[in-house]
Amino acid sequence: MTFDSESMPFELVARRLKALADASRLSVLRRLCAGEKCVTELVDETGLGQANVSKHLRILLGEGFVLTRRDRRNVFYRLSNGMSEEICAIICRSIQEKAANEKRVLARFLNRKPARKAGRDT
Amino acid sequence: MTFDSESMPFELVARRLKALADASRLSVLRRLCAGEKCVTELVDETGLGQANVSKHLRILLGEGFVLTRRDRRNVFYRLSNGMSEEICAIICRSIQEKAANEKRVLARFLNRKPARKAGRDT
DNA sequence: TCATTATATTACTGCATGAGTATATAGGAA
DNA sequence: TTCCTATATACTCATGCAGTAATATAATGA
Repeated sequence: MTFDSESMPFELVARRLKALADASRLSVLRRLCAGEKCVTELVDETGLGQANVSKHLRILLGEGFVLTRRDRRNVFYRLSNGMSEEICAIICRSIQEKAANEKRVLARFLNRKPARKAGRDT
Repeated sequence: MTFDSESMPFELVARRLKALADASRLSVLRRLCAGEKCVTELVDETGLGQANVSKHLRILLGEGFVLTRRDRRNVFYRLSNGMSEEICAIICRSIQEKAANEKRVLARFLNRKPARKAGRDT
């Protein structure tokens, strides 16, 4: 961590990204795309442990990805805005592009004529 | 990691986000916004150790955020597309919105008349 | 009050990962 | 070759964090 004064912003951004960069939390967020849900519902739907879900939700809450509302015994969580969906969409698109590209490269490799001398693969 | 068959996509997305979710790597990416740079330049500009920068670059390369080109003794890295900038922009915007919102709340709190009975703050 | 349900927190464990140092590899010049 | 520069990798250490189990807190009803 050898940064100067401007380090703080990067740390802030990184912290927010870290909150998103976890498969369990992405799974939780994905369920919340369908609408608000209480903790128990999320536990059931994701198959994660209750304590686990609770902690993940606290992280998502702390970084502003979700909002809460208590209704009697239940605490309902919902997406606070489209931020997480937006970011995931960008990532997914890039993953698909990469896959498509690799597929093209592979196809070109498989369809080419046998090398006349030796080919430069290894 | 108690996921079913659909876990893989989340893991993929999380891995890509993790690659971005580090202050040092964000710092590197930020420098690359100005154009391609070789490792030594990035070491000088970021103040990070050489091995450190090299490792971070490999991670960014592996997740498709940067591309490389060798020119004689130097290996130049450049952004592969606008993905990282796009995502950082979203995050930064949300951080600014949050800050602005907190500022508004604080201002409203400081400017209000003294409570008549008690107020509901704690 | 006590019991029950829902959620949060704590303590613990194991694994992943970032930083630093040293070393290895690659590319080029003498 | 030998030397030098540029980059990558291996190794070690320490910290962080995800998962789980147990416990604590909160809200409600009997």
